[in-house]
Amino acid sequence: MTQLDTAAPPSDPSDVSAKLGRKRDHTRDPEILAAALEVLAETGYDGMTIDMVAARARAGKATLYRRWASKGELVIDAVACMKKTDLDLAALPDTGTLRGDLVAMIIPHSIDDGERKLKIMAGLMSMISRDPQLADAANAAIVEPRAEANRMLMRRAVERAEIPADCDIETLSLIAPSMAAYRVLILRKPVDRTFLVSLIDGVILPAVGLRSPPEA
Amino acid sequence: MTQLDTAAPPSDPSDVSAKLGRKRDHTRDPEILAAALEVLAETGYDGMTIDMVAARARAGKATLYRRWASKGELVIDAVACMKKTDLDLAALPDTGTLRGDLVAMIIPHSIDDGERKLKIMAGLMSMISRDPQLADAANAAIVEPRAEANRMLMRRAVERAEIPADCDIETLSLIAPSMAAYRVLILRKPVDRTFLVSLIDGVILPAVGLRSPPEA
DNA sequence: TATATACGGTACTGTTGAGTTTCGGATATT
DNA sequence: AATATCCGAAACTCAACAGTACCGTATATA
Repeated sequence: MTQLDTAAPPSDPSDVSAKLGRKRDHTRDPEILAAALEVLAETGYDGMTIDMVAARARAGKATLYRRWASKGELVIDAVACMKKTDLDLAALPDTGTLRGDLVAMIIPHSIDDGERKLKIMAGLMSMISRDPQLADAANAAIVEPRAEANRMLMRRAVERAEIPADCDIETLSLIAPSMAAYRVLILRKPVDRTFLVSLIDGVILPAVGLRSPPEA
Repeated sequence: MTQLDTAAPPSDPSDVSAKLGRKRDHTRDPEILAAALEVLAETGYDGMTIDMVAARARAGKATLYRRWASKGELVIDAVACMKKTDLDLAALPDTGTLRGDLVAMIIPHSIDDGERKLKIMAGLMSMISRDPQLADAANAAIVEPRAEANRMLMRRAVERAEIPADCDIETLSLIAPSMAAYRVLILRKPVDRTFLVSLIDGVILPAVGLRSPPEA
């Protein structure tokens, strides 16, 4: 969190301005950040105004500026906080085959969540290409979780000798995220089950030497 | 071109307002559009101002507004005009093998041009995700030319029975463009020869059943 | 030569939005 | 109770920018 925090406990008793008064209601932080993400997905960074975010969160503008120094810092925090609500940790599918695992990851919630995050990324894109910090934050929050899941599944497939050990797992794990981004943002077509399965059966599995799907 | 064109020849002789006066210097159009693309790549759509473009093109602001009705139309035209200066038509490499053709397409000019176009795309991204017309223009000018070249090379490989006819050429031809976009814009790593060759040898060729590169 | 338009440049207008301030009311400490 | 800070809401300041108008000059037609 980047916020200003007027709240450091006063070790110096002459600093009287620290314990008095109404406490800041930090339970509102997530609501505000969620509102920021909504606006971001709808209008992009430049289209987003602080008033929109405040209105959506039913908060006052001053409340936002008490917590974040600028629009930019609010957005950085909002992007970073996406990471937390993301993918389940090591509760990945384990069906015994790589194809089974990859297909098992295709669930409606994951698809919708992914499309929403890609829209947010699109709204941040022009900033991202000029701010490395934001680029890293967006990558960590949006692409990396998916890529890491794919990496894990492929490493397990290597361990059980289902696929060769010299596969370029790093690259292969990024295929689905990259292609999904292009499909949603430029082609404006849905990333549906059909598309993802054809990616698995037509690209990823053939690329690791698994010629045909186990089931017809 | 979207510009206003006060230049329709007057079939009606009562319309005296068409033949007189200094002619518009249309040789400046490409210079202005090129300046717009430069600014677009550097600052993005929202960061770009008409004054920046005019200054870069050594033109007056009024000159731009005489030719395009708004900032938006100027940008649409600029993006569309990228398409023309793009890839050579059917002067594609023909080395006899798919790998040879794909590798032959990796030339420095193509790489630099590609990176520049991706930066422009990034600057337009938030607009693109809300304006289908712009999304189509950007796709046609930036991604499609590359994808079409890949498609062509793969179709030829099918014809000479180098790869199976049931490959998903449509998807495979989009792998390199998509991955390059992710690499440049989010990872901020160079799309160099090493990366592209590893994509060819580690993903595309294995995916079409060509296990190892012809030369070690 | 007279007229009409384009040119580059500059000044202007109007709007929008980031950030600040102020308000009445709520909630905390002392 | 007194005080200090929070809250949502609204008014405000200030800078940036799209778009327009005008300048003196250049270049075309008639």
